[in-house]
Amino acid sequence: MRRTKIVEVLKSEETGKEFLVKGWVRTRRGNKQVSFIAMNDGSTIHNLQIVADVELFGEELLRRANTGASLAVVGELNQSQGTGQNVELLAKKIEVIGDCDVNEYPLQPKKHSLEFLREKAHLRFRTNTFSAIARVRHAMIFAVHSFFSLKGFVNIHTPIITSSDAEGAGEMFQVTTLNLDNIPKNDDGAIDFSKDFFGRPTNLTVSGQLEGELAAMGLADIYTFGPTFRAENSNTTRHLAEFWMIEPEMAFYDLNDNMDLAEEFLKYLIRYALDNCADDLNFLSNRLKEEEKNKKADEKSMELIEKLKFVLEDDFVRLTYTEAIEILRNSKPNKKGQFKYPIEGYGADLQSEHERYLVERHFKKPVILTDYPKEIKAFYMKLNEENKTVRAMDVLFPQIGEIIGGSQREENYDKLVARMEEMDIPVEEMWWYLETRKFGTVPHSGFGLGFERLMLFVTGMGNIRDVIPFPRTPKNAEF
RNA sequence: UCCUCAGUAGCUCAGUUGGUUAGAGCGGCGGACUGUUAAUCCGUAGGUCGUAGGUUCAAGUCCUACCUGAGGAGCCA
Repeated sequence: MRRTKIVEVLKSEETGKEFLVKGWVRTRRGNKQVSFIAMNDGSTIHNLQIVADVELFGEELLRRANTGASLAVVGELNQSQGTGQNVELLAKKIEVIGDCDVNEYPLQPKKHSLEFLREKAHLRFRTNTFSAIARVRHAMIFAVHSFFSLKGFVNIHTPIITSSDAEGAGEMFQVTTLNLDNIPKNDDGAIDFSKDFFGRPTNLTVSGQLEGELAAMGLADIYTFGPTFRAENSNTTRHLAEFWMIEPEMAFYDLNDNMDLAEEFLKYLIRYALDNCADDLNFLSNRLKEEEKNKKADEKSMELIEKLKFVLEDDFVRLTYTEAIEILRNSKPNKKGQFKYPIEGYGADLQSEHERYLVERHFKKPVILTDYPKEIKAFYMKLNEENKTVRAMDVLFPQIGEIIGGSQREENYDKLVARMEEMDIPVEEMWWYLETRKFGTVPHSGFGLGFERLMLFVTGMGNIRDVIPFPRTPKNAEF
């Protein structure tokens, strides 16, 4: 007999028919006559209720069907007599595939804290919350590829090991095969990297953008979707040392085209989640309500599904950094001295509190900020005519802040070299990047979307460590 | 890295001003109950109070250092 997934069994209307299901026990209830086993196989948030006649199977076997154990059950699909479900499986055969010692198994049929489950990351796929997140994450991965594929973009695998340290996107993890107990040295005492695997210092990538630009200068529209590594000592709910980033890069796009694409992309992903993950989003919405039930009304977040729909309704607000500074300078919290970092004038980078004010209180919708001062942005961003600002854009979302960072790139060879020299970027090492500006250069743009930040928004989770299966953060690389 | 808070039973927590034998709920185990839904009811076992020092007649409680976790900030996606 072929196994049927629980999601299919629950949808089936063929009562009286026999099914074989396999999965893990969530809870068991009952009395001397009958046992009710709530079974889950990861195919859906919902459990299948197995009804087992105690006389038929014996107390000893049913005792083994406890929380955490894996079972194979053959049974007849019935209309449920109980009220919690439409159908249930009246068991004819029960096989315990793997026993589970409840005295050692850490997951109990009760609420666990997210912190506790983080320490049990190897088992947390068996919980409602994490299986829901995993399914939504899969749907979002699929939707990313679907969106770009529909638009004729080519997916590019950019290198994970890089020798360029010029990306300027943060601290890097060094990659080496040198024996750290006996590091080869030159005569002058410096490390002899010619003895290392690649014959030069190498690191894990902090961004695929530079290589993505090379691909776009031939394929026109490309995107990357790969792991990204930052060795920053960041301890926040929004940062990981290893995360997944989506970086489209488009030839012939200016900053406006870039913003249009970013907005369309985000809306497509959110629409996809609403259309395809209703059960899991409902569960996550209820989880969030439960978590926040003791918060004051004005501290509660918007209901999850309502929030997702809300983002789809309006155009994102677009304004320049200079305009944002004006709004902030004249804002109530600034005048009342409520900002920890008061806005005094043009030039400073915006702090989290400022971004949150703009998004959550002033506009109450996603905001795209553009044209930042060149001093606070990367070397590759295109200079505006006035020579003070660059064609950068940051997409700011409520709750999570910067979800996308992007720009139109500097395509003019001389201007780019000048900017690199100003910012102490090693021009010689970047010869390959610069050659794209020498040979048939074109205006082009791109952006980076932090996949886990998208996941935070879509799932309503508060900590980025809960939307990736195995989070890597400072002092934590277990599993 | 900085600031703040926390670490007590398998889990979530309480533990008053330092004072007798450290408590509860859930979970586990035993029992009761013809269909449960976080089942219910009765009973029961379970603790080196994060680690190491220190103060004190006396420390879960006070002090110091360290470890771990969380929240905020910075860096950013």
